[in-house]
Amino acid sequence: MTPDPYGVRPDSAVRRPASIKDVAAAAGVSPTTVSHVLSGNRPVNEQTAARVRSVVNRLGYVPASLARSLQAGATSVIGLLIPDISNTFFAELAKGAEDAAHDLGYGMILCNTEFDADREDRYLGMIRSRFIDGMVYASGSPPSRRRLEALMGKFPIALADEEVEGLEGALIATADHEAGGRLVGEHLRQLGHRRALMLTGPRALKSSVARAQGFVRAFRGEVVERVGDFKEASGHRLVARLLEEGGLPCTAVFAANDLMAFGALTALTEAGLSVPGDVSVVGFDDIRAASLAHPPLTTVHQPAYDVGRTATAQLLQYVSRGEVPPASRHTLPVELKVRGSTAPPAR
Amino acid sequence: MTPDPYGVRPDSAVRRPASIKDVAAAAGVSPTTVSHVLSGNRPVNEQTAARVRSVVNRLGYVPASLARSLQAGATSVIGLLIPDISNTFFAELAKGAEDAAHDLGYGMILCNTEFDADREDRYLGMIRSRFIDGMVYASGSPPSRRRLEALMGKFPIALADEEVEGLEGALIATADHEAGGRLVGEHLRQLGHRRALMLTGPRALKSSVARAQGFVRAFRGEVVERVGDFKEASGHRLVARLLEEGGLPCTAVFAANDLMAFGALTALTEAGLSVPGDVSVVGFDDIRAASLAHPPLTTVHQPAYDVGRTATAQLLQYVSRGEVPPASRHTLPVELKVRGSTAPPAR
DNA sequence: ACGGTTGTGCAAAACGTTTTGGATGCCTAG
DNA sequence: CTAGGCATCCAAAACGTTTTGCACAACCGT
Repeated sequence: MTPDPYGVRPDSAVRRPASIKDVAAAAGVSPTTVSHVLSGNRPVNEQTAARVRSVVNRLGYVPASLARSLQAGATSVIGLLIPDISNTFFAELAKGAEDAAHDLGYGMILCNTEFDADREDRYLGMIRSRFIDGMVYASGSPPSRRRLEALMGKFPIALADEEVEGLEGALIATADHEAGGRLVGEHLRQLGHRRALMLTGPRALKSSVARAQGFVRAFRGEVVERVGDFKEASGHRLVARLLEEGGLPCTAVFAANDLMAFGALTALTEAGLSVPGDVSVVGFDDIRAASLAHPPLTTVHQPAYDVGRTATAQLLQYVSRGEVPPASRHTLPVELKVRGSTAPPAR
Repeated sequence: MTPDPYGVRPDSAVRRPASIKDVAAAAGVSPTTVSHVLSGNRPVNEQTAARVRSVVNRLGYVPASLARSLQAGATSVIGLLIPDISNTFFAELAKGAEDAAHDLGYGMILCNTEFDADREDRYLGMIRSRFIDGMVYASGSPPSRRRLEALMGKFPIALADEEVEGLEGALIATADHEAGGRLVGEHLRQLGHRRALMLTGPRALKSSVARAQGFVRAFRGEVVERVGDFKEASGHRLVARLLEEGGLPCTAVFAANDLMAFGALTALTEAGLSVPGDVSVVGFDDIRAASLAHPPLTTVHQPAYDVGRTATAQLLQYVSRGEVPPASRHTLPVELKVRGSTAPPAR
């Protein structure tokens, strides 16, 4: 139907990249043959193949991955949905995810939502329009169950550091928050502490609750709880208020994340108390600043990298096979980093 | 040629997503009409349009963006090439880039290279295979000029925080490193310091050299230079060695980045010197830990977010127009953050 | 001379869109 | 009665690949 189907078009004004047809025409073969030479999918006569390869080099031909993906029905690209890449936890997680994707030849689109639901929706649209083969979901907040349920099952999605109860058929990778709390509890108990202040995160976050539960169980002492919001200011405020109200009811403070721990530390120092001389302080996360602070902070190292890597590996395992994923959950180990902010209590 | 061109296929075992043909068939129109209804590209009779829309909803039809991109000749996706997303500087930069891309309806593929040349090459391949419409390049090391030259001019590339001399037609966004050094010089001079130790980064990095030059020019005092490698250990080592060799020849230390400043700070403290009582310390970058450290570090805030955002905006401005970009360079302002690690010199 | 195998390469369909040039029918103005 | 305009829709080409069935020739052993 088309005239001169594989012929070279007359020079056009705008230089368009060489296509497989151009290569075929210049080498005097059909596009089929070129494809086979490049993919090795079927044997081709060595002389012909050499001729094709030489033309490929001369024209600088690179196959259009779009067309390839269209034909293949998959793009070899996945998405990573997180709230804030400038948060070191998610940056580490992203690094792990990217590594896993790269290992299997996948690209990864960064979907930074800023906790914005519209933005999240727009990114989830990429999976419905099949521009990405799957999504690693780490929204950082109690995820909207409805939104997820509409997608999971129909599309490949893996949850990283998210808890969605009662969701069947889910791929989940998460840190062992409960064990983290337990480690801190044991550490403080062994040092001789018997009364502690626990600064928790929001009650709605399962990870935060798990940290507190683990701690209380292992510490087996008197624990006063105060609810914070994971920000430095809240740690400062909660501790400062207790100090005003007549002194700390404890010899140790366990904050559910490092930022609140820093806030607590500042408040203590301002009140003339020394850390760890008068009070021990423990955080959670092991962010970069933890080891740089003075004193360096005893804290629980979260395997953010491994969480990202594991969730992505799980996702890709099924994406690449095109199967429907059975439910599976990976709980990754945490590690207590004992540094300078903890010591036996003063008598 | 094809029998029953728009007919619905008999039920197949595997449920494939609805295509525009399925919608057309179910609505009793041609795919052309469906396309026009959805895009508004040409007027369609309102009754027909309503019918089509209802079918679209019923079937849950979402256009395949791959096919759309193939036809359009562009994917609305760009790449961001950086060495290490877990470095807060690049994380901030990535955030700015992602914001800019999202604003213009573009997706962004995260290309984390880990300083690995092969990995970088593989990612650059995405642009040659036209899977991405452009690339924001922030390799974090003196970039291989050859590799870049082969691509720039042929493909849309913008440089973020990179210097490539003599490269024509380049889009560049970078922080004003020279001004940053100058600000530190003026600050220390005003405090009364006359003798300073400067810990520089690698000589091969233009940004590092610019910081030192700006400092030396503005300080107008005696400056001892030592070359480090931007890592904490090197700051510690260089200062510790000077202390052993008979004391510091200065009242202030300017490190070309915050990590080295922390190293210096630790070395000073270990030697029994107080900061800023005996020696003032200044860093560069304003990483998260800078404000959390004790004492909080005086440093130069780098507009990492703006660098990423500006480079990406520049790139997209031209990508979306399909024009060849003329050279343009944006030098973004830095800001001196005066904190607790600087004070007038002791007499 | 014949059926079978092997090596080689091509045609055509398929992936799912958008775009463009008509075709059709109807209405209106001359 | 006709030329033109308008509203509505469709057919077919195009984007650039991969895949599959087939054609053709050459060679083999019988």
